[in-house]
Amino acid sequence: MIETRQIKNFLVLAEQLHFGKAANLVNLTQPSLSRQLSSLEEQLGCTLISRTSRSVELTAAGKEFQRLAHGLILSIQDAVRGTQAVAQGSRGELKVGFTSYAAWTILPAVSKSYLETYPHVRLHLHEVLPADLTTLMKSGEIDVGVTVHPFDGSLRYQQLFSEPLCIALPSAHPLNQLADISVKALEGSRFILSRRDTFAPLYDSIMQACSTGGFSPEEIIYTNLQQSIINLVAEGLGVAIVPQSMRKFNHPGVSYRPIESSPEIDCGICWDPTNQNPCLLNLLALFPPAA
Amino acid sequence: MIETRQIKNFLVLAEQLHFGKAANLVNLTQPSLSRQLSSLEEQLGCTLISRTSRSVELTAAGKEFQRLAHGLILSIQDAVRGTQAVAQGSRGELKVGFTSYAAWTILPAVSKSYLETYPHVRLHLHEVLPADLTTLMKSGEIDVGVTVHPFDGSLRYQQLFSEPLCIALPSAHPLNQLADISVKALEGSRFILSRRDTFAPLYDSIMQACSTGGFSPEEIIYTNLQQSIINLVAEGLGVAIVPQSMRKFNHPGVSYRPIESSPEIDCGICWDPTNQNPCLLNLLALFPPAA
DNA sequence: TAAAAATACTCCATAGGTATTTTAT
DNA sequence: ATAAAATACCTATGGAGTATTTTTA
Repeated sequence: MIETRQIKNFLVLAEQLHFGKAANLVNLTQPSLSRQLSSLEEQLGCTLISRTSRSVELTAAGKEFQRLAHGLILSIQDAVRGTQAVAQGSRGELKVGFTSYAAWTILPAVSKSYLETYPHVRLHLHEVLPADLTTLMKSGEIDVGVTVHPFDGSLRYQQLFSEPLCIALPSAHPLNQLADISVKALEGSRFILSRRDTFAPLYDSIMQACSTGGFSPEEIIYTNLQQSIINLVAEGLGVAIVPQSMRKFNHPGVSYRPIESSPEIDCGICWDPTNQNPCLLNLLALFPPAA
Repeated sequence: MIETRQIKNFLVLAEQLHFGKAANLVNLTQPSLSRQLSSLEEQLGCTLISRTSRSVELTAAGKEFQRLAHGLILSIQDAVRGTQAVAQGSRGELKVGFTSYAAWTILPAVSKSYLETYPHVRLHLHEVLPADLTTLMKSGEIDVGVTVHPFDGSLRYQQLFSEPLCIALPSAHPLNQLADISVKALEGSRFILSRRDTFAPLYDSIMQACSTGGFSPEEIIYTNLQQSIINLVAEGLGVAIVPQSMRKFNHPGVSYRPIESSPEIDCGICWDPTNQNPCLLNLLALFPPAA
């Protein structure tokens, strides 16, 4: 087998065209370098350098091998640097699973801040259902979830953001005449809700807010996208309780009102602590626990 | 320095994901392979394989290095094969200097026959003056001359072809009435000739033919291209003695007549015997001395 | 004759082997 | 308890050094 040491020393020799000088440069003695070249030539089955005691010059094959060997050494150096870059997470791939709530809230900021520090990492962003997150993470299809708390003991979760809920009313709704509205005022109104199985933490918080107000919604329309909820409210089909960040949609047919001591809904990142993907570790280092 | 042995063994290990099995495949023992990998990882400064007594798996850096290392091994094999191909002359470059006389005669056949056997060699064909041939060959700008005898003691020459001269007459010339013409009949005619310094062997042969006929040309028009000589003969400006191969131009205004026991003009290849270009050696082997 | 590569031999560093320990399931 | 990797220690091969010979201009 041809060893890189032989290749490197050949390149110096091909440059110097003098065994003694080349041997000095690579910290060998002339006889050692002489034998090393012979061994290389024997392995290749051809002469690379035609030499007498008075002249040392490359053969045609020697010139070709010099050209190719130079490329080889560069490739090896590139491979070393490439591998180190992946080990440090400055290159590589990070598969991100996010829920739609994350997409409205922290996903843009998290992605932007990560890519500012690690611009050469390829991010794969997959929108997933909260219910699928654990499975996808265990099977290695995603490295990190940007989502509400996954409630899975084998995953870790780091909260990055939380916000209160607020009331979403049609602009034309009679309650809009009042300066202050409590949740209790919504009793008996038709509620627009997403089903518990699409977004349990939000559903539970809404129910909690209602029960604090002393009632539970009776007339309900279910729809599974938050954007649809806002549209249905705008059409006057009912009222809703939504995360405050929904206000950014700024729909002209909808008014938002704060909820006193509202339950909070939170969002963050979750990951499998046994996943050693350096890109994941770097992401986690960017968002360290408050502790 | 990372050695190819380490790279190859890593690839087997990355494939097997089992130190014992991989060690067997590469004729090592498990502890040796274990240490060899540690050494590789130390040189790279990162872990390639995360391992416990129960599981062996590639890290992200390990997968990247596997990908890159695979390419490296292929590149090394390519370099070996490429170098061997150049050494055997099946790839490479052959710089050919040819004179115009060779271009009308043997150059096409020589090139074709060489390229049939060595299709991957890059031929560089340069038209040169016979006078420049020796200099260009000594300076390495051409490897082989396709030409008349160079008369240079440090070069070798292998004749491949020879032909007699013939008389070229304007079709309208009075001598054309006769069935047989001897060179002597041309005495007193105006001769179209190229100067001795452009093509000495031809010039000398023509003079020899005339002196055999018992005269030497008096009225002379000099022009240095054989094609021009034919054109001038066709216009009736004079007669010429040309190599028989000029008949292939088949100019309607020119008749050709044989010359009895004409001197021959020859053509072949010449080369510097110290030039070891494998492509040259292969060419010479295709045209061995008649001996 | 002199400069430089090749050869002969000697030696030692390090790659590799053997025996054993550690580790994780 | 067992399978497999790591470690400790020993061995030996082959790469490297020193001294010398050969070669060629």
